Amino acid sequence: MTVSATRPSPNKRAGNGTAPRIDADEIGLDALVGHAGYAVRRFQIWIFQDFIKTLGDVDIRPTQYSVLTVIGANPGLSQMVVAKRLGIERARLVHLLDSLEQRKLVKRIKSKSDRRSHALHLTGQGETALAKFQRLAAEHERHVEEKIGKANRERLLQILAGFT
Amino acid sequence: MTVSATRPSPNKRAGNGTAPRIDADEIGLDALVGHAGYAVRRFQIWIFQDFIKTLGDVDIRPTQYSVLTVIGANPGLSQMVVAKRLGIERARLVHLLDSLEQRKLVKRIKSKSDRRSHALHLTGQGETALAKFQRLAAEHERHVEEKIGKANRERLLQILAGFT
DNA sequence: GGACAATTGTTGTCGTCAACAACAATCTTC
DNA sequence: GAAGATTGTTGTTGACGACAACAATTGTCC
Repeated sequence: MTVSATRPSPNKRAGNGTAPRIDADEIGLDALVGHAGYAVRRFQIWIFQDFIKTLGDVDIRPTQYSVLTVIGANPGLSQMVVAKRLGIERARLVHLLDSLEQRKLVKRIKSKSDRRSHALHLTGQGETALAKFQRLAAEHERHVEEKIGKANRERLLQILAGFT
Repeated sequence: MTVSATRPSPNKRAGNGTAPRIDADEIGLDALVGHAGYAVRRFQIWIFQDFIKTLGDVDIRPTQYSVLTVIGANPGLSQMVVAKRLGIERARLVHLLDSLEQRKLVKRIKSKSDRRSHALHLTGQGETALAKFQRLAAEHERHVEEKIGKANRERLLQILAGFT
């Protein structure tokens, strides 16, 4: 990942339709560097891929993990509240919960105070499973530390704390 | 977006299926805080939405912008090289270029040195358009500054420089 | 108390995007 | 020249965000 090499002049033989050998590493991205969105997108892709790989054996994706974590920490929430808190659409949460309920990790209990809504709980199986997921997630977090450095990870969390 | 309030105790009347009033702001996310991936995902969603809104009048999305920028800075590249450099699949880049070519922003020129590949160039129209897009993108970048602070944005770019 | 609006979960569609697989045309290598 | 690799293309799959519509239920207003 060497990025600090001196860039050759940005325009190399343009206009005739052909271009000399280029190694895809040495392409001028000058105009893209300095855009926060681009850096964040690439980092987000990397971090999700590592999460998915690290939790690959248990087949849990980041969104599923966030749903389980919120339900585990706050049993009895309605789907509406969970969706709002996580920034997920409630239509999308329906499918997520269908999947998690089929896997016996979550159960929907009809609320008696509001018969429209469901109170969400982890099953016993769900709680032990979540504990394992969290251990794996911690391992993933260590990968992040190795990638960008411990201090930088801390700083990152600090900068983005307002978005959680 | 007040996040700094003291959290109430995480478990509020769990187990009977119902839960007291909850405002979706005050849900314990304790277990999710500290996960870099979650913060980055939320931030990335915010930043893309602002980009899309800011460049809404010209109808340019982040990926399209990155493709135009790379082609503009390095005319004559093949699709393979552009895809690799931006982390896009070449299958996906085909559709992106189809769209950009229909809008007369990009042209595919058959390479004579390798008749399989296309040399990518901006049209004249594409160059003037890109200049406008970059002005709007700079405006978007100012929105990011207002959101997280100028110094934090700088630090963020520094931390994530390895991913560009 | 009853009409009307709002909310909750659900179903469905649409468009974006990453990940694969397969294919024809073309290049490279031996 | 034959075998294998590469390039662009087409297609499929699945996760995901955005929207719209709907039935059941709750809340509100008169």
